[in-house]
This record gives sequence, structure tokens and C-alpha cells, in this order.
Amino acid sequence: MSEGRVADRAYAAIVRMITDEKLSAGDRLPSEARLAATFGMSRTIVREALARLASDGITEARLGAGSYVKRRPSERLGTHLPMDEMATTIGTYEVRFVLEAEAARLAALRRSGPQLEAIERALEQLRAALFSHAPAHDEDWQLHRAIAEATGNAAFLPVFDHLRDSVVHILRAGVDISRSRPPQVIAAMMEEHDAIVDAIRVRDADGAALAMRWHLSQGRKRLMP
Amino acid sequence: MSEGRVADRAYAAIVRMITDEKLSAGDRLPSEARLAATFGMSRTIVREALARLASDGITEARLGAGSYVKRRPSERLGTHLPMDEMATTIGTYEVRFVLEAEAARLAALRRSGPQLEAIERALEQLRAALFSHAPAHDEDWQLHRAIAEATGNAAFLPVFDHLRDSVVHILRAGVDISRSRPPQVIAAMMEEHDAIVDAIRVRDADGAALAMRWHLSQGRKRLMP
DNA sequence: TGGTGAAAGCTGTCCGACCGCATTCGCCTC
DNA sequence: GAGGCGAATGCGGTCGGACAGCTTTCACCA
Repeated sequence: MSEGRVADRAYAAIVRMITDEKLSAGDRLPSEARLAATFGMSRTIVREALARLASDGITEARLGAGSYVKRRPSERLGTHLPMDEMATTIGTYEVRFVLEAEAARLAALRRSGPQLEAIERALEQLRAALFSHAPAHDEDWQLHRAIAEATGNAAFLPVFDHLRDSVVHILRAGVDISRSRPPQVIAAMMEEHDAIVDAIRVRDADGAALAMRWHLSQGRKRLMP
Repeated sequence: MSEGRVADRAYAAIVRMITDEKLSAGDRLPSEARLAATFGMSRTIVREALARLASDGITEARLGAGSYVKRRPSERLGTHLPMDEMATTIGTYEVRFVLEAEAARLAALRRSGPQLEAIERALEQLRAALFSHAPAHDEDWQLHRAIAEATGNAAFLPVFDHLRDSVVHILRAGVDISRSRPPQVIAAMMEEHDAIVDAIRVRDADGAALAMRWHLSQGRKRLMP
């Protein structure tokens, strides 16, 4: 049937259950055993999916009590949502907008041959991960970092690494949620990356900056429709 | 004994195993069953820990082959490497150009009354320090940081603080060099700051960004004529 | 009616088993 | 002796069951 790991289907199924059945933050999910019976898979797999959901901040497991919805995946702008985290996410994007656009611009101007190869290698690894249903947020990050590295400006990297922890869990949630959407969403995400790398390859500085800005704006839209 | 979940202990134990036994990227980890036996816990828990390791980009599971080290934890956990080279320190200007210009732009758009007061207070402290014989680089930094704070975007501050060590280096050198020059150089530096704060005061976003870029370009010229 | 304790349900953890895939190694062929 | 092939072995992925400890529920008792 569906490709990919069973846990991915479980993750997507639970996300769909939350959105379709209009569960709100604080609502209780069916027990792991019941979910497993409903989906026709083992409790082991349901537990793995719930662990990732919890890691993405969408659900929360309470020992002896059950799993609860912490935040709706699609309604990230809900009123009961901690504005704190929302502001942090938006704020991270503002920083990334100026920082990564400039990095892409400089990378287009200065990238060496080996640096371009590293970027294209990271691009292909991201493509493979995205289409193989493997976790892809790390590959995503590695591509962005390879671009920062190609600026030839060592000052970019520490700043990027410093942003990593805030960004990666956003990327993970973004990729996971996109997985539960039509496949063209994944394809679109990949085309955005292709456009950035294409511009860097032909040394189109303004094009690279624009493609990066576009990619980030689309990413923010995917996360917060 | 150790508090917390068993999987946390497994995660830490595997990280310790990678660092202590000096495993490099590409090296193979013991099988899940062997790890479970070594740590005295079930394979289930080891699998949960490995799943999180893989999600963090540290290990990679290859079906039928085993788990492999993808990237050493220290490369990610060690926050950053010290930027020793003067060349890389100069590179911070490129980062500051985009980052501080954007911060000034956002500050002009969003600053609250109290935030403007804080900026003007920092400005006056910088003026007093500059025209005395006291070191002024810290006051300089405090002004730039107050502007970042006025963006209302909490994501700017950690990035700024991270850059601080490299920046105060530059500021100190810049101020010291300027001191050995005619007093109008000091006055010019002060006027640049005034222009930035003026633009923020009247909510002139583009003007604030331009003034900040100008200030930074002049600063770089002062440092590297 | 109000409080209490037992029961039911849940997650966290552990175990043993099976399947399909990768690698390895010995055997066979030339 | 060299090279190619297939079986054996080891491994991760998945499954079902089991038990401990914690929470919630609710019927029973005072």
C-alpha cells in the first residue's frame, strides 16, 4: 500500500484525526492500544508516532492518564496558543530572512568549485531523504549550512549553528506535517531548493537571494497557513 | 539511581560511547541487541534512543546493516568554535551589515516609547564615554543591543549576544584607533549614531537601515583604511 | 450527601518472535 | 589460483503479549 515506514502513516493518521475530528488543545486522544487497533498496526508503532508528535510539540503523554493534544498542527495561530512560542517562530524567520538571503547572495558570488559540489551533494541528500520518507529536517539544515559555508565568510557559520536548535524543531514539524499533505507539497519544497542552488551555480547573486527569500516565505506559509 | 526515563539514559550512554571510543562519521555502532545487553536494558528502549539520535542527525539506521555514526555529537553540542582569526572577525561585518540594518529597520517600525527611551539613554551614555577618556566600546555595544531589543523580536538578541565577543573586539579597536586621530573623527562617529537614533525616533525604517549601513561601512573603513 | 477505597484504564517498560534485507564467506566453476 | 555465485548469518523493522506503577473513575459505605 503506502510507501514509507509504518510510523509515518501513524503520524499522518493521528494528525488527520486531530484536524478532522476538531480536537482542541487539552483534548484527550484515544489510548495507544485503541489507536493501534483502529489503524491496524501494533502499539509499538503508535508509540513511535506519538513520541515524534510529542517531540514536535503537538501532543503530550501523561503517565497513567493518556495522550493529550497540546497544540493543533494546522491552527498554529489559535488563541489559546502560547504567543511566546509563536513570536519566537516568527522572529526566527525574520532573522533567517536577512541572514540566509545574504548568505545565498554571497555564496553565489564567491562559492568555489568544491563548495558548490558540497552544496549539490547536500541537495541530493535532501532530495533522497524527502522522497524516501526518511526524516529530512537534518538534511534540510545541512543544505542551508553548506550555503552559509560557501560564503567564504567564517562568521556566518557560528551564527547559523546558534540558530540551529530553534530552527530544527520547526523544520521537523514542517516536514512531518507536509508529509501528511499531498505529495506536490514535498515537490514544491524541493523545487524551491533547486532554484536556490541553480542560482548559486550560475553565480546569480540577486537570483539566489530572491530564491532564498521565496523559499523562506513559502516555508513560513507551510507552517502557519 | 539516575532519574528520568530509561531512554534518556540510553541516549546519553550512546553519545558517551561515540565520544569516548572516538568513533568517527561512518563508523558502525554495535547492534541494537548488543547495546541492550551492554546497558542492561531492553531493545525497545535502545531503539527509542536510536530513533532520537537519528532524528538529531547523529546516527543513521540502515536496514539489515546496522546503525552508523553520521556526525559526531560534539560538532553539534559544542556551541561554536572560537573565532580567533582576525580575518574571520572582519567577516562579522558582513553578518552585522544585514543583521543590524534589519534590526534598525524593525526598531524604527516597532519601537515602543520605553524602548526608545532606553535607546536614547544608551546614546547619551555613549556620548559621555566617547568624549571622556574612558573606554567606550561597551557603551557602543549597549546602544546596538538596545536597538536590537526594540525590534520586539526576541530572536535577534541571542544572535547579537553570540556575536558580542567578536564585535566588542572590533569596537574597542575602532574606538582606540579613532582616539589617535583628530577629534572630528570621534564627532563623526557620534553623528552616525545620532542619525540612526533619529531615524528610529521618527519611525523612518529605510532611513534607519541606511544610517546603520553607513555607520558600519564607516566603522569598517576606520578599522581598515 | 460526602468521602473513601477498590477497580479499571493508561503509559512506561520489557520480552520473545518473525520477516525481509545486507553483508559475508565458503563453495563451485573455470 | 582467481573470480563469481549462492547460502548462511546478522541486523533492523514490526508485531503481540505481559507486567508494573500511576491516574482516574465510580460504586459503596458512613
